[in-house]
Amino acid sequence: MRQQLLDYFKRYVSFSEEELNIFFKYLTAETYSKKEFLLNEGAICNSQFFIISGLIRVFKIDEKGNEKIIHFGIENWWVTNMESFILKEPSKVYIQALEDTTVLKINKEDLEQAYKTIPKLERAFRIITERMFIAIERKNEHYAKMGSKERYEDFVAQLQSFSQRVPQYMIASYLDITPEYLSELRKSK
Amino acid sequence: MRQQLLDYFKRYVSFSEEELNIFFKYLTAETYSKKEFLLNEGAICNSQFFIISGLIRVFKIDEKGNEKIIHFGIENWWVTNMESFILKEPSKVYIQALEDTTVLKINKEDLEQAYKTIPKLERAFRIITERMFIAIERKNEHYAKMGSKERYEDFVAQLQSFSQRVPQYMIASYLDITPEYLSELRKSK
DNA sequence: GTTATTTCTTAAGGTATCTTAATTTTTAAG
DNA sequence: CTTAAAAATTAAGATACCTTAAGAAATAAC
Repeated sequence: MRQQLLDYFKRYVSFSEEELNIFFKYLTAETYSKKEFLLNEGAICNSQFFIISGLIRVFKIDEKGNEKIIHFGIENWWVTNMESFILKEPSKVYIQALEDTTVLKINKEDLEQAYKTIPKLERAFRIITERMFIAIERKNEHYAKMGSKERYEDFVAQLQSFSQRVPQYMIASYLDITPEYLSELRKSK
Repeated sequence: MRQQLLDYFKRYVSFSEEELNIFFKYLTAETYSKKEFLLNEGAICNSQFFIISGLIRVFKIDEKGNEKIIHFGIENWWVTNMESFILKEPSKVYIQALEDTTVLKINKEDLEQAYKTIPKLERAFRIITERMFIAIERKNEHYAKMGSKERYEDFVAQLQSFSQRVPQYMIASYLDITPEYLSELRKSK
């Protein structure tokens, strides 16, 4: 677990053993079982989660009472609700485990403290946030694509292995179409 | 101009006069006249731009040849194509001035260098990137809203002054509806 | 292994939004 | 001031996607 995080950070910055040790003290390992919530709507998101294993989704419930999946998270992704985390506003979204999931959790105050103790961490999270930004922009690009059929095909092509870990109706929600219509699309292929 | 950037950074970090001076040496002021391009599709985006005054749009051209506006940028916003800038890939988008626009520009190598010389800058850009992330997520939320009518009303409500600086058909593009249909929506109100 | 729960499919009818194309209005140019 | 170019509107017909509702298939629970 420690090794996994270390490997992850190595992509972006080189921490000393010492620095890693300090950082690790701020982290808590947590396990969520399938369907359990990491964050509820209305709560203030006080943590960032690094997914060690498992699968989560970030979703909201719209005015009509339908679930709308905003994104998925898998191993080696940081997940949070940035808006709530940074601005300390009540979250409009839920974060939920879709499989039994293990995360490393750091809360806001500890992260702020860690930034001071380990300046290099600023760099790491600057880069991580940039990558998150790119990921979200790429999703939006998909989104702008004509026709939900194309959108679905792209999704499966790019996230093949992963598309088998989540039910179709969640993919539909993520792609912003109804499960019924997604079923139609799949048939017509 | 210098003062403007200083005021902007003050929101997030406190730079010394000295640090500001150094950072300023890396920046170039540039002026683009209306319709001029800051970045073309296919080019690698090698800079980040801080908008001093004016108005820009980031857009792409889809398979059908239609413009699709991804976002607008105004005074005191950083603009770049993150995907191209970070990953050094050819840009899929255009960045264009919609009014005569003045920017402060920093290129990638200089920014990397500046991070080394002024560590606090890492912190500043970590925070800036977080804010950009939040902005993009908020847009997506809009997006998830039922009905384009609601979407349009929200847009006007939130960006009132600004919505008068851009033509309707660009707002339509931003909201992902046709100008004809937007016209319909406006009438029915 | 039988029952319950969750997920996926099918089909009919409805609606939001698009397409095309022509017309008007507004803004820019000479 | 006049003409050209850009932007906004209108309207009719087309279609992508939704809604509802019911039944089939798959997965989980007992």
